[in-house]
Amino acid sequence: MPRSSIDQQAALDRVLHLAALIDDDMTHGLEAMGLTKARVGVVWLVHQQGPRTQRELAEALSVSPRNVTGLVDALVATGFVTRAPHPHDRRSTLVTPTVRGRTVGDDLAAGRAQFAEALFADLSDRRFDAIVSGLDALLERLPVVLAQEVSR
Amino acid sequence: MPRSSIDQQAALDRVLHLAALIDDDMTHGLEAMGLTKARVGVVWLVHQQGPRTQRELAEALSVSPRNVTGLVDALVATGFVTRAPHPHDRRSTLVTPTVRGRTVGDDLAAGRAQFAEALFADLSDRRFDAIVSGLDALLERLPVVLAQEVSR
DNA sequence: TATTGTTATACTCTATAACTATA
DNA sequence: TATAGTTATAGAGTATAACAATA
Repeated sequence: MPRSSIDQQAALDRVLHLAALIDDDMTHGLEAMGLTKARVGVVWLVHQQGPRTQRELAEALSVSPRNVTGLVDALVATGFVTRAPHPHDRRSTLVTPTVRGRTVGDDLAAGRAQFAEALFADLSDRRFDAIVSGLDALLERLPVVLAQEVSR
Repeated sequence: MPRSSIDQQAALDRVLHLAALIDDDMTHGLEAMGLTKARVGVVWLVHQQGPRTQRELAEALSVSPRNVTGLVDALVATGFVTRAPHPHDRRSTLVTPTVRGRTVGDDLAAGRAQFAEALFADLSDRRFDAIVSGLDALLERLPVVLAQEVSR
């Protein structure tokens, strides 16, 4: 007997539910650190890739340059990053993590690792592999699915 | 050889990436209908469960009553719902879908079904079952993981 | 006295357009 | 002339606190 449409919708709900739970947890965890999701995107980028211009950050975050100005303003005010002059272009500023920003970046990386560990550690290798290849299958199919949506 | 921490982090990234892609698509789709994610939550609830008081909506959406006032204001202005008097309690208003609201609710339900179909249809039953039971395993474990986070 | 929804106020994220300084 | 970032303005979502009407 083929699986029903209902089963597939329930599976989609599971994906969305899982994502919502993780998202909520992430939001609350960041709040405890005095950060928001939007701001932490900036901190994470300059932590992982080193100092970046606001233009580069806007590009990487798919957000307007004006928005980056606001996010960086807030992060400077709360001590997570600083604006440093660009060595070769006086129009640009290099957003650079402070000690506090670097600490947060390290904590985020560690938290991410711990979270993944806690989430997956108890699963058998067989099941883990099944999940990963399942997710890969979904991610491969998704662009096609979304393109169909657009053309609808 | 046991799987590495890196593998597990990559798996977590896949979950988050999948969720982000679906979320983006949903946001753009709603925008095309003149709705936002926050507002559609209201429309979806009154479509699925029938007219509800704002208090009930605030509760169901985990959002402040004040916020519901704003969302309903916007939905009334754009013609998706109306405020009707509550038959037994003159303090309350029943948020009720208009014809347009009901149409959107039907479309959302249909879109959700189509999306699930497109996403999962090509997968073998065996792989589909593996994904579902994998997701179940993650969802079962997640509250425990999150509780650990809180106590950290 | 308790509850429902609103007004008042404020903060965050987001965008576009116009402007300044620099390239 | 083009680019980097800011000021100006606006809209959406969110919250708390004070208040009115009703229960």
